[in-house]
Amino acid sequence: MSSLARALKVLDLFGEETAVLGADEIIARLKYSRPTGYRYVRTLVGAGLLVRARGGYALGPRIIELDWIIRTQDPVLLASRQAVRGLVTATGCDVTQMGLYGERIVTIHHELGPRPLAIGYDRGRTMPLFRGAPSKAIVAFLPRARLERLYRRHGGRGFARFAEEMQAVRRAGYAVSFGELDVGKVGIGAPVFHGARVTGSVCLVLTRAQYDAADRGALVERLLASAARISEALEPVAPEPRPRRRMTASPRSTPRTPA
Amino acid sequence: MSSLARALKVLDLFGEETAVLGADEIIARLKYSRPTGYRYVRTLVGAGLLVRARGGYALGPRIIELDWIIRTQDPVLLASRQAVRGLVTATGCDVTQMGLYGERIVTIHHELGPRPLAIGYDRGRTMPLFRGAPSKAIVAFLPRARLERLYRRHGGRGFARFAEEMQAVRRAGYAVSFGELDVGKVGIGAPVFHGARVTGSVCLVLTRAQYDAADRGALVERLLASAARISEALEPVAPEPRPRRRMTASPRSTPRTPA
DNA sequence: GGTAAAAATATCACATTCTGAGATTTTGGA
DNA sequence: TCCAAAATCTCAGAATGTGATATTTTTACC
Repeated sequence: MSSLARALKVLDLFGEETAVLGADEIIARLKYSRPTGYRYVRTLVGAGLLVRARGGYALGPRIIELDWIIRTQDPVLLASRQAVRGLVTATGCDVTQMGLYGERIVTIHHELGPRPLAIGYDRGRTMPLFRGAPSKAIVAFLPRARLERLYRRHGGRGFARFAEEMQAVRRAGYAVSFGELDVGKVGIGAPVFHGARVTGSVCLVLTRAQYDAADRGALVERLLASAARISEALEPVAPEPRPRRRMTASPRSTPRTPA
Repeated sequence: MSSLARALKVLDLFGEETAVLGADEIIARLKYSRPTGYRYVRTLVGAGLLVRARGGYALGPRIIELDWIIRTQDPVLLASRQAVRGLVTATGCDVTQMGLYGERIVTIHHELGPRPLAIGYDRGRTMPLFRGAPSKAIVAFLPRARLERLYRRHGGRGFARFAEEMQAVRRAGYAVSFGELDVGKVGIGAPVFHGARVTGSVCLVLTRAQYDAADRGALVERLLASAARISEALEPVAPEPRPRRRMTASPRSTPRTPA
């Protein structure tokens, strides 16, 4: 394992319950020598990925900045703002958006409805890959081979059965789940495409009672329309003919405030 | 420069206008050899800090997750939610919160008022250190020595004059700025303390017209009360007595997986 | 303001691990 | 199916990372 990978493991020590870690604890957990541990930490602090905090080190401001960069440029978020707001108004439900990143499905936005549900769908939440409408609405539309690979790596047994369920979702064009993520809640998820491939999903979240009382057909229709609208807004992709010759990058480097 | 630092420079290439970078461009900009560039990128992708995207690489999902970790545990955000909401209701202004991280001041939250101002105060925005009420409300309360060091490193000339201004802010207990960040806007910032040290600020943002029409005394009073309330909620810090003896690390030497 | 403990860095010999030019394989779009 | 671009492999040389201990800097408390 490269020293870079070892150093980046430090970031993995931070978690839902672990905002601050002492240097000694980092060193102990990763079994690094004292100078090495401090060297890694120092470099990460230098890059802003960590900060010194009371009692040790915490995740740093660069992460907040980088998330801002992603957020402000994410084509899905940019293309979907209006559609999502409209969806909330039309349905009265909470709307969530998930993105597929490599082999992870992460919540990228949660637009609160008029009666927000007390559910932790914040941006940054990682979703189970094969459970819940948001994820199913994504993975169902992956190419067969890729789905199988993904499932075997993360899901485990019984792929045939799961593949059937996903085929049903694909035929329907959307996924519904009852209490798979939160008891008493219903999720309806629709895929978002970028060009020909799924890149995420848009989902309605509502209580079981709301679901039973609602005009479900209209709900689904609305959702699918919004998802389609988002996908269309994303369409303008790579219309540029591939350049024959590689362009030489301009030589000046990114200016940055000196440390 | 360590290889770790070199690899992390890749992250600095992404910016406000640069969501996706081709491998060749990364290599060209950083002047790395092809295998080295790809090695770095591969490792960063492995850590989730980058993802493969159409046309190259983009910032990865791990960043979104890490920001979530910061967001959900940030003691300031946790302690201030109520106070900030109250402040918005009471004043009708937008409220922003900034945090001091090492030598950076970063926006950590923007609570929209009833008539949201069209201003980019999103979480993740880095603020100039010595301009605008939010930053002044922070740096004015730094220990003298630290302020001077910070100023000379990032601010430049005329420290004496600046120090005087900051002293005035310190005496007043809050900072006001007129159009220093956005023309036509007024900012009023109050410091937030964690224990004895400044860790951030809470700020009201309003238009010049609103400011002129407002009961400014009441506005400031409200703001200071909220800032104090947040600081108090943060108080419970390190009540644990320091252990007398350092714990001995387990003596077995570092086992390491052979390559 | 001064003091002691803890946190963080410096030192330096050694060898692990990183580097880079070119060839090679894999990917993905028509 | 094919082709071009993207990404990885190989391997010798050497730069760079490593770790035990000593030293400096910071922090917190009086």
